[in-house]
Amino acid sequence: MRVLHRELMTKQDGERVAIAGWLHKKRLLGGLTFLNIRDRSGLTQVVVKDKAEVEKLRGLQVGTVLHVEGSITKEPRAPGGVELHDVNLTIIVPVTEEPPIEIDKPLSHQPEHLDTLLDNRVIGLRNLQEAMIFKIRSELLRYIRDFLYKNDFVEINTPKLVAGAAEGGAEVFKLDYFGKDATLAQSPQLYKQIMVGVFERVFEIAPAFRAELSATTRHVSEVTMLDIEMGFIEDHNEVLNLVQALVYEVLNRVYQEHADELKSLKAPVLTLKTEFPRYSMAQIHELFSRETGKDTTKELDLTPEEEKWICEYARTHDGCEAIFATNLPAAKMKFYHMAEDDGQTARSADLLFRGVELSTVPQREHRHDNLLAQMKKSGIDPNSPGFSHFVTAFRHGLPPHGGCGFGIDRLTEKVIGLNNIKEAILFPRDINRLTP
RNA sequence: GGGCUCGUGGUGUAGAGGCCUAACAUGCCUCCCUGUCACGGAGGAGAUCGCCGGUUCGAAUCCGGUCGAGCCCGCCA
Repeated sequence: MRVLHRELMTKQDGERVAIAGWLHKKRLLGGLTFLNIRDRSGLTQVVVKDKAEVEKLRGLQVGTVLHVEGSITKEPRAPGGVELHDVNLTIIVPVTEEPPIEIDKPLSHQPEHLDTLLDNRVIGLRNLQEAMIFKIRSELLRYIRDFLYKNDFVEINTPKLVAGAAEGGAEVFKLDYFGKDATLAQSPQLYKQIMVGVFERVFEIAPAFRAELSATTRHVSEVTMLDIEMGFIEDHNEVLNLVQALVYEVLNRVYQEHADELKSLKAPVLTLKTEFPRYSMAQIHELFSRETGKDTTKELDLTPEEEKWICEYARTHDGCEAIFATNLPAAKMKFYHMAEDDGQTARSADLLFRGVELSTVPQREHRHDNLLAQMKKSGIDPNSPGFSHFVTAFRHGLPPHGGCGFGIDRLTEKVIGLNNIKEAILFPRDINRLTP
């Protein structure tokens, strides 16, 4: 019976156990050899004194898959306080090829080394620090699901092969679909709104595909999005409050339950309040101009510099590094968003965290005739294959609703304090990278 | 798509016209080492300096092109 690393402390001193895992590190000190064996729960230190056993590993590299039988030895000098002695090694998969990248010490995350990091991803992810990033990402997803289930949301899966673009704006990937034109979904937007007519509250965690020719630290062509949509809202505020509660809970949990890991990854200290400061877009432009002396008020949207600045401003002035930028200009709004009654701004807010936009949180236009008018204005044919089913749902009754789309990659990146979205993605896809 | 910067053993760097037959660290191989945990010590293998062309008596080094990468901007989430 295979015992996991994490279970070793519960065993009796001297008990014979068997572990299995990968050779992670080998230190030969002459008459004494230390092995680190990696399994899914951590590294186990194995002490080998028998020369014949050490010989079994001659020529074998890190990554060799091993079965190790040995005696539990409580030992304060061992990492974790326990190690295996008097061992019998069995090689399950011998590895003779030298690893392309070293995995027993932290890998460089310097921007100029990103290519090496990603080219050698297959092996580099075995580095404990790298794996930790993705363990935390997994936990973030778990906390998100916990929160949403608790709040009566249903998880859905919508098609990623679609007939038309879901949103204006972002470029889509076009492909041949049995002789017809199709695109890869850039958002589950239309489907999740349709599903409000079924479950009221729905969410999806899935890839979205963007064909933007963007080369920045914030963009990739395949992103993992958390999409949320909720019906029967009293007002836009209700959506903002839900997103706020979600973010607050998820961030607090990860900082509580993974304090040690976040510390070892050098994540910044979390500065958060239950109520996120809300600044209108106009206020941010004004504050930014006044405090920095730079004039960006003619910009409709926030510049990346302003996004960074306002988050830092809110962190020091309001004690909260997540903020809502509210009253987005109507000129920038999508056809399915709801305009404020004055027509100048949209009922929409950007959630900013640590200098980047994590999410846009709008109320939707649920009134059929208004929606058609806005589609027309955006040059969208409501009878086209990509949109006719969407409009059908409205004809048959959709309540006032709102929601958001959330970049999980950016969230992971920012929680850990990484510098590039690609560091938070196992196998990122960008304008130049399709492998590994 | 625009601008700026960078390409040297597997990995990370040094070298900035001749001292380069390319140095250092790490990894790998051989040997020594009984408490390592970035183990230590001795020795060894491994790079036609991204690629093509040019300048020069001489190019890793200067110039042009090309390919690749990074960052910023735009676009976007």
